[in-house]
Amino acid sequence: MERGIRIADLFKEEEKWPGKTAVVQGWVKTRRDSRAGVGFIELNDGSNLKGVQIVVELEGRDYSGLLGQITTGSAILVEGLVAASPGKGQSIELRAERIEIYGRAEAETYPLQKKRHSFEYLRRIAHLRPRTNTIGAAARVRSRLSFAIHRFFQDRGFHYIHTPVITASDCEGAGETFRVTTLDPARPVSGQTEDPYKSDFFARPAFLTVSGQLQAEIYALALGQVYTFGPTFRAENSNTSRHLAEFWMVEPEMAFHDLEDDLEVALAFIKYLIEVVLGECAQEAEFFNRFIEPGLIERLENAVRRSSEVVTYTEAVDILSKSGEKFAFPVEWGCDFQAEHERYLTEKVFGRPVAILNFPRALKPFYMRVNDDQKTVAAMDILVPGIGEIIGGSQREERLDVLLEQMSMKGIPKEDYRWYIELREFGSAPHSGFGLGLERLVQFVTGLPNIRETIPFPRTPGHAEF
RNA sequence: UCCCCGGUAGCUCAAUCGGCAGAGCGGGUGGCUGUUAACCACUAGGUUGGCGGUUCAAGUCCGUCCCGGGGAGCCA
Repeated sequence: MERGIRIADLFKEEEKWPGKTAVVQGWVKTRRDSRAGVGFIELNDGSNLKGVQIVVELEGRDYSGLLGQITTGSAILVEGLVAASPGKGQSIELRAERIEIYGRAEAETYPLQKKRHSFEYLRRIAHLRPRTNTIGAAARVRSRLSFAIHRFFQDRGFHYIHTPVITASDCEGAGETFRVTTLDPARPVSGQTEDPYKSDFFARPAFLTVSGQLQAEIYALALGQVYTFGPTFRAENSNTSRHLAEFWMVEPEMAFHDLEDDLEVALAFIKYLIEVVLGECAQEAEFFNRFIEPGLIERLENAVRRSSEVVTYTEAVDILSKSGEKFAFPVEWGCDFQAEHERYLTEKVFGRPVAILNFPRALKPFYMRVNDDQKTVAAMDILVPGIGEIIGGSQREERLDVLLEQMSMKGIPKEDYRWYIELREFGSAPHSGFGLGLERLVQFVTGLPNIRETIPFPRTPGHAEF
């Protein structure tokens, strides 16, 4: 079919265009017209935050019937002459010579008006909300970041590993799991045996993955440096602006890397992604800076310009207990940090991303490497202002005897992790990795207050529509 | 799951002490030679989330359920 030019491409070399003819296709954002003279249509095709202004001269041609049908939300094609615009707000505009309507949107019932809507309202019309400036911009940033994540790792020789979505291990210490089954709870199997899973698809309990890390370790100990990037599922009944039941996680895993190397990669990774947003999504960043979070760009530039703060858990406890700040949960060595502690550190004390290393052994999962002091493990959390933890990682325990001891201490059934243990029996090597939640990253770089605006179709407790 | 706040026109919100349910935007109609959230005039639009209770009288008070938001926990 007839294909026009992307509006983003029109603006890319806008000085070249005046005098030439162009065809654009998109959705009408607003229409302003004066019946006696000229009509203006702002057309957006999703390629660009800013739409192109279409000028419809009514004199000499009869567009009056057509113009009335071009309501907000309509899908149209416009062919016209690109011209320098005499008005403010745009350098070039398109003077319509031909207009075709693909699909109308009834003005009385179209849910999106040319005004600001609340995010809560837009969530209820998730099939239309990507047409708004904010959600559209968030989607473009998310797309850019996803691609940049691949680029970062591929440029450094990492291999992309597709770890399974369905797993059989339930106790990785990473939250509640969704169960996967073909059994119908409404129709129990007759003559139920002692093993209720015998007639289930996998003949054993199965779940949606809460992390690809353990499987990524397998490939790291064969291909060296690998990463997974895919959907992850957590069944916690969490109702906050930072949680989703289905989200995307990036998990690099690197052989022959200790915690220090791990941290170096993680900090370079964050810096790279922020630079991508500032450089490749400048228009979106400016939009978010103006309408969502004033000061966003400065915050991001600050996070790139200054080196990140790195402290140990023990030092962080010291800073917090000497702060004189009244916390709802008092701080002492051995306690896990609460949201209030994390916020205080990254927002008040440092005012930028901060990495915390070497947490108490009792607080962290069995696979983290035990430090020489026997009290802590080689873990790292990277906190950012406004969000809290954005990256969690560690050096993994590569010593067979220590791993077995950790599993016993944490009550992890060894028979379920035979393969994980064997990695330590056959050519074990120091390795480390981390995980980053894509949606929290998008939140961090856009300033969007709720994580539900960072993913096209958010899944939260009680919500799986669309 | 717990704590707090909210649910009023299509959307965003107001309504004093319990006393006639309103505005802006959006829609419709008319006007205006270049608008930028266009502007001006007119106009339509309501079971005040559901159910029950108190009262002469309930958007407002009480009970309960549903829905939404913020925070906490859990987590990335």
